[in-house]
Amino acid sequence: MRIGREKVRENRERVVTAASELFRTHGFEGVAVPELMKAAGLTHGGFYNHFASKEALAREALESAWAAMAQERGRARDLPQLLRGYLSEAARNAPGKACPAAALAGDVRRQSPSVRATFAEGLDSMIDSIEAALGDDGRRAQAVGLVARMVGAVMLSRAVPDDHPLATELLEANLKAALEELPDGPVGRN
Amino acid sequence: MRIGREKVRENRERVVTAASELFRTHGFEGVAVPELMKAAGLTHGGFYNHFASKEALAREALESAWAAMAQERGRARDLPQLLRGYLSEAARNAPGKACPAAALAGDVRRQSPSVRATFAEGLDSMIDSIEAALGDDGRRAQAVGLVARMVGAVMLSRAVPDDHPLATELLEANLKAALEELPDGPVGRN
DNA sequence: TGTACATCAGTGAACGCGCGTTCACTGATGTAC
DNA sequence: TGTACATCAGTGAACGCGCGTTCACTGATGTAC
Repeated sequence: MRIGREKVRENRERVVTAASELFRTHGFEGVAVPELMKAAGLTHGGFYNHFASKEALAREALESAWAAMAQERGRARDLPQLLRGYLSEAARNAPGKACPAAALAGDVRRQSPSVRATFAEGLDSMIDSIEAALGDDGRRAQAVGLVARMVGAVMLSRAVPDDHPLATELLEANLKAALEELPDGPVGRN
Repeated sequence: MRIGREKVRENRERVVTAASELFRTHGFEGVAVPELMKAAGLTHGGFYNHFASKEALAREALESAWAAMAQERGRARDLPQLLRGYLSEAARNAPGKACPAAALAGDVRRQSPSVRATFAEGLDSMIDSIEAALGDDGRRAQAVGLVARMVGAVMLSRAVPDDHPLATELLEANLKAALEELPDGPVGRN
């Protein structure tokens, strides 16, 4: 049956939001279209009324995840707080709600050029905002290094068995090292 | 038809070797059993004469990849040379021949406990050998940090489109930063 | 404002396809004597 | 050493299954008058 315009918009948005979290949790290939639609309270047949393909949704879901991540960066008081959140056990254990880079970097490599481009755009923004938080100039390389460290630490921590000593060690050692390499004084309103 | 004992051993090994490279290139779910067998010059029906399941092969292939990686670490003259190889464009563009951590960290999170344990074992060895190369003691945390940086940089560089500025920037900035944080003087015969 | 009809989001069965795995079969190798 | 037979690695057809996608259908909403 036909449905109101506002309801249509809301349904679409629910699919994108659900996909954003499910893709981060299970990977792009790890979630089927019917599952995605069910998570949004719909049946799978209507999927193609909203999206040209599963890949098109992947792109939108990734954009949505990056937007949510950017908002969260905005909420952080300063860089140390951001780092403590990023490299926390909580974030490690909730990939669906955390950074798309740490959740999907491995998958994105095998996705279409447009998905990879979307990924790169979000990553670039993340680097830019960390660079800005570090100080006025010459900090680009440091921001790039910080991001690699953060993503590597979280991805490896998640790969290892949950109760393996490395799971915690990776987060703690890298949080400490990251905090130590920050410039002195209060850094990074964001 | 029945085949000689030596030939059987050799066939099995060829499957593991092919799998080791193919899994790193396309991910565990990105390579089908028939493809794996074909790469070893066999047909898919005989697969279960050698392995209990695809997952069992995944475990063995991962072990094999880590062993190859450990051998390569042994060949490196010192830590700077190891880092230059690890963070090179060549390694970035040949995941099938490079570090299993950077190739599979994203996939391993969703694999069985035994695959994750195998991953952790290899990662632990990698950290140990880098720690040893750094100096005699108190360097464990630094080794953990270095590995996170290396894996993060390569994974992100691969995720981004091949011609994106970040692809090279991630490798270069992190190589520079890694080299700078090494202790002075010749480091790390390995 | 009220009526008549076209639109189209949502439903669920169905499609072709490739997956991991199983199976009956083949015939050279390994083994018992 | 030679013969008879059991073993078993390899083959390719076939299995059930879940995937992404398509389709005919439904009926409330949107639109034309």
